[in-house]
Formats: sequence, C-alpha cells, structure tokens
Amino acid sequence: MSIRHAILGFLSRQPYTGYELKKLFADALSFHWSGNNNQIYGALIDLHGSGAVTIEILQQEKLPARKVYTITDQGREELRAWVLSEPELPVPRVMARTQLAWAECLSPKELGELLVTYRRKLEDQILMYRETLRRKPRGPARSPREELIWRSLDEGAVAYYEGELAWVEGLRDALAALPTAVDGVGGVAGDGTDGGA
Amino acid sequence: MSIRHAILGFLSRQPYTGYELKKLFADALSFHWSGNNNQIYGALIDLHGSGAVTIEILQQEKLPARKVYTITDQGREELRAWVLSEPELPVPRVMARTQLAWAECLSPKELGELLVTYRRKLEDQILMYRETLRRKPRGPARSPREELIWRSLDEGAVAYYEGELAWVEGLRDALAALPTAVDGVGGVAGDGTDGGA
DNA sequence: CAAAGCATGTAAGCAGTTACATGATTGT
DNA sequence: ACAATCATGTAACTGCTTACATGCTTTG
Repeated sequence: MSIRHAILGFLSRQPYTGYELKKLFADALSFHWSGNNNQIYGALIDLHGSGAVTIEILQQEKLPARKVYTITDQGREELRAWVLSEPELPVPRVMARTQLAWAECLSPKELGELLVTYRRKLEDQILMYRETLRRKPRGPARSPREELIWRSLDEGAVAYYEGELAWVEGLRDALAALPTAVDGVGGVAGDGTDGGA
Repeated sequence: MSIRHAILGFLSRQPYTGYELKKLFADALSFHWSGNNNQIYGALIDLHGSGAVTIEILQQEKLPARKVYTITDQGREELRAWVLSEPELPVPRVMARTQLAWAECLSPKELGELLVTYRRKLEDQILMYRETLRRKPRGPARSPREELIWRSLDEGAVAYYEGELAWVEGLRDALAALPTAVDGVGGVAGDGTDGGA
C-alpha cells in the first residue's frame, strides 16, 4: 500500500477526516490516485491499527460523526523513513504507445488520425493543467523550500505531457517525410481493413 | 486485461508459444510487463476461448509439448479495433516525486542526497537503455513505416527518462539557489529528525 | 554436479478501480 | 423535485506481481 504514505504526508500538515483526504486526492494534480473510499478508509483503519495515527470522533447534530485522524510521532517516523527510502525508477506504461507499436494494420490515414487524436488529448490536458494551476493556488507551504518543490512538481507534471506531445509531433513529422510509395500502400490500394499477414 | 492486446500484436507478426511470448515481454524495452506466466498463459487461454487464436500442439521427444498459438482473422480484427480505439492519456505516477512532495521532514543534506540518488538511477537507466538498443537490433519490420515507429518508441522511452533527469537537475539548481538562511534550518539547528508540525 | 534453459502451469497477494449502500442537509 | 455536499462504509472486480511446482535437457 503506497497511498498509505501519501495519506501520512497530508496528515503531517494537519489532521483530516477520510472524507477530506478523499477530496484532497481527487483535486490534487500531482497525486494520481482516484481517491476512492475503499482505499482511503481502509488505509486509515490500517494506519490506526499500526499506531501511525490517532482518531478523534466528533459527534455532529444530524450529520454523521466526523472521524478526525491525527498523525502520531510514530507516523511521522514512518513517513520520514519512506521519504528517505530508495527512490524507484518510474515505468512509463503509456497505453497509446503500445497501440502505436501495432499500428501496422492501419492505413496511413487511420494512423494519422490516431496521432491527431492523441495530440489533441495531450494539448487539452496541458491547457487544463495550466488553467487549474493558475486559479487554484495550493495552500501555504511550510517553508520556501517546500513551496519550491511543490511548484516544481506541478511544472514537472505539465512538462511530462509536453514531452509526450513533442514526441507525437516528432513522429508525425517523420511519418510525413516517408517516401510516398509507402504512403500509397494503404491509402490507395486498400481501405485499411487489414492487408494480411 | 490489456496485455491481451500486446500478445495479439506479437502474434500478428508470427505464431509463438507462451514461453516465447514471455521472453519477448521480458526482453522488450517498450513493453513494460513483467511477462509473468500467470498473465501470459491465462491470457492465451482466454484468447483461445474467445476464438482470437488457434492452438497447435507439437509433441517433442523428452521435452514438454510446445503449444503454438496462431492469430485468427477474428483476432486480427480485435487487434485492429484496439489499435484504433481512443488513445488514453498516460498518468505519470512517479513514486519518487510523491516522496519529494513530503520532503519537508528532511534536512537540506538529506534532500540533496535523495535527489542525487534519483539522478544517478536515471542516468544508469538511460545508459542501460542506450546500450541495449545499440546492441540488440529488433527483428525486421514489416515496412519502413513500422521500422520508423519502433525506432521512435525506443527513442521516446529514452527521452522520457531524460526529461525526468532534466527535471531533477532543475529542481537541484533551484534548491541550491535558495537563500542560505533556509538552508541552515535543518542543516545547523537540527539533525533532520523532524522539527515538529 | 550445479546452473541455466525449455515448457507448462498454479497459488497467493497487492494496489488500484467502479459501483453500491445509507441518510440527513443544503442549494437550484 | 432534483442534485450536490457531508460522511461513513462495503462489494466485486481487474491487472499485475512474486513465488512456487514439475520435470527433462543442455551447458559449464
């Protein structure tokens, strides 16, 4: 369970309820968890069981009780140990690229359209990120250093999509530069309904 | 199941046994599946059940029988449909970045070391990729277009890690440029054992 | 003789997903 | 009247992972 540590991270700043954490995950651009109940409530029970957090139950009139979770010293130690642990290399599992790997069964036109669709999605995502970052300033950082890191993480997320976009553009250019004889294979002779093995 | 389509992709080039597919996945740089038995043998049974592949069993003297899987027309159609399907945006879930998000509990020195470790792993990975690509030429492509795409995928994988590397370098530079007063917080006053909420 | 390769498969588990269930309150 | 928000939790599933199990052959 790795969302466990992200939860501890949030709790290291201030106490939260499961419901609030759920929203934090759903809203955050840099934390790519769906923030579903199952994981968060489950992880919180787990964290409580292992003594990393304490629970305070606040009864409310006519609304369900709020269970406010507070990190313990032990929880802080666990968080620290995780942050210090060997960072692992990311595995770029990009489904769209796997699709392209087997694009041989497509006509040039179909392939072109696929690339355009992907490009457009990437552009939209970049715009959305930029817009969200512009108008939803994150909470106050605990230090200029933390502020810097958070900004860097946000920028890095955008940069990732920009990198992917540049790659698609590069591929499109390269494909366009291929000899026309090849372009004609699927574009003239067939409709792309698979030419055979 | 999504490795299902990657398997169909390989089979669209030529028939393979499960064992061979397993090695293909394990060796390929652009397909980030572990190539474990469970998934591959399971997916093959599934593919056979739905009529996407046929099985030919070749008995061997004193070695286990080889089950050679061949893609059917229906399998080709499924592959084609998948390749044409809406490409989905990748989600960059980089654990190392999540660690950095909660690096506030680290001293400047510890943070610096963490970044250096990550940078080194990225550099190693890039070198390893380059080396592997240089000396393990992939099989013959079915067309110049496929050749181009495959090369592009390989280059894209390296470019991804280079982008991540550039991001780390940028962050390091930015941290180094922070006022020294801040640098002193964890470096002088404490040993980084957590300064409190 | 041990290790690696050939070739199949099973078991157990983890981290994540969507969707369901309950029920009051507030906003349109 | 309908939807969204508050707030908890459960169920069922998917995709992927490591590790185990079997047994024979080739290579060092």
